[in-house]
Amino acid sequence: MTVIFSKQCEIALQAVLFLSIKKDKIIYKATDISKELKVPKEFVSKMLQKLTYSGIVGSKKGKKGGFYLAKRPSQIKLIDIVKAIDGLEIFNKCVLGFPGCSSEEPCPVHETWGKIREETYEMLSKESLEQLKEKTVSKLLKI
Amino acid sequence: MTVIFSKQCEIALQAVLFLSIKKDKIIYKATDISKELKVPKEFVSKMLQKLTYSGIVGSKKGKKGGFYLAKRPSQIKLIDIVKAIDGLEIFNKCVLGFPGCSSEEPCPVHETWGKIREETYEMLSKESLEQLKEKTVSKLLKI
DNA sequence: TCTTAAAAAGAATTTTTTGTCCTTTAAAGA
DNA sequence: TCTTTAAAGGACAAAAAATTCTTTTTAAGA
Repeated sequence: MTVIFSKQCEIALQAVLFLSIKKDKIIYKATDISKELKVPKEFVSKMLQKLTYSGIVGSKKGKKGGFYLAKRPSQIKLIDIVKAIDGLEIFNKCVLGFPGCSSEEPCPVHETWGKIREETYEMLSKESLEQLKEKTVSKLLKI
Repeated sequence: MTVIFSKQCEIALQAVLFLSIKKDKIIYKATDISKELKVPKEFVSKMLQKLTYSGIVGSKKGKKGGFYLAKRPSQIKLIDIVKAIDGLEIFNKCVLGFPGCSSEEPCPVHETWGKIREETYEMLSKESLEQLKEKTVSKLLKI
């Protein structure tokens, strides 16, 4: 089981972080990214394709083709990737799964979860890839 | 998609909350609980069976049989149900899915998520069903 | 004791998610 | 122009999760 994001979303986030620590618009092919992330090439490219529709990454076909960030790292937030892959549904649903959970008819942890949810949203939307860069490098240094 | 718990875990949590607002050791059959929670009887009873192995609920077969809390509401925390159904894995895994994420080799949101994770754990372990009772009643009043 | 009602157990099915493969399209460069 | 390489896209396979069905066991009470 994953923590909160789907496996697909995790891979998408990892792939974008990978691209964010590289120089602007340098192209990486799916094979290279997949090796680094240790997941199947097809899976990575599927995710990067989805992010291409969303305009977050760009792609180039053919020899010397691959993927690159379509925007500046300062213009991309992790929440953009989450939005593109999993959607923002999790930020609107009851953590205990109760239908119709709201401030009028709250579940027992409604308020507490509301705060945690906001912190989570903030974690994903406060800093851009640019600002996360240092922290990312320390994780993905090896390449 | 669910927020953080599996569907099974959500149902288990809801079922236990249902039982917690009733009088001690009063028996409810799966059918009644399933009607209230608006999910199939078989699904509810599967979950309650799992919680029976864990000693959180008790069960009685045959006519007038059903399920009841095996401990006092003051002795049960939501985290116990999560532990029994989904396990505590989510409290030990990288939210971005990076393998080997740790304070030595942190992902870009490692620290922030660490705090959020703790708050989440606390939300589930601080108050007992006894203490949550009021809040639960306001949600599950109708019965 | 017999009938009925309910959980327990496990098998079977369906749905969703994840992962693979194959064909098409596009670009680079010889 | 031809060959090679890579993404795009679709179809499919495998695995996991959710849901349903069937049978067995147990207890209540007539």
